[in-house]
Amino acid sequence: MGATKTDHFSDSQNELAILTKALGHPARIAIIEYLLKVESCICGDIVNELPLAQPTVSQHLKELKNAGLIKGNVEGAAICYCINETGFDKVKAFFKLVNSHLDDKRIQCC
Amino acid sequence: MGATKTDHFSDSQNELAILTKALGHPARIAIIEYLLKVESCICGDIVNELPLAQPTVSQHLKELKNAGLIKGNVEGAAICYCINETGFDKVKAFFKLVNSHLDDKRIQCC
DNA sequence: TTATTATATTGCAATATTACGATATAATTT
DNA sequence: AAATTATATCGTAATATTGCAATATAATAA
Repeated sequence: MGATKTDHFSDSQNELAILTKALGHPARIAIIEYLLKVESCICGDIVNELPLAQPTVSQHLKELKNAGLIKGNVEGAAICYCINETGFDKVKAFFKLVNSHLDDKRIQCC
Repeated sequence: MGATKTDHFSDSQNELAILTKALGHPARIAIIEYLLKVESCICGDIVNELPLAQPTVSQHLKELKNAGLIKGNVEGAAICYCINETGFDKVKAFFKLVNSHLDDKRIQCC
């Protein structure tokens, strides 16, 4: 095997896993942090910012876009990227759930 | 290639990526959700809950534990698992940063 | 001591990810 | 139109992940 058994989990579990998986790489964390700082930029700016080749950055941007964490807008020959709040809202909703379970009770088995 | 170039990113970026990567699988999301619900349980309970074989569940638990998202406590022949708040606090800190960047300004390039 | 119970580890096949050179596409400039 | 600029896609090698059967380990019970 090697393929995730997505059909055995709920839609919301699969959707959340797609979002967190997209965040599960330091290059993509760096891209998100950079986009938060500069608000919006073109792919070339990120290539200059990261220690990765242009095709690699392009691939990471594609994954973040597919997951729904960023948006890309054609602007002449370039493409302008920015944060997609919709995706982040979904992840934040999960951590709201985590908080509501942990805030009041101090759960410790060890 | 195929190996992530972790040495080219900051410690905090790598650490956060380890945490989000661990959350990037529906089975591990399901385990976290279950642990939040029952507060603590043994591995066998999760095996009964998920559509995965015991070694597979054990492996997912190991990854969550290595990332710092859960704790395991030996309790006789069994091991009692529960949420590790420290790990979640680190992820929550990142989303606090995201919020602080997005809350006031409505960033949209498209 | 010999089961039994609970979990971890090993080994391996199938699949996915990461990274990048080479190349394609598409808009702009000269 | 030809060159330039900006990004995406293709192809591929190296590596990582997923899943599980078989087996090992470790504590408890009979």
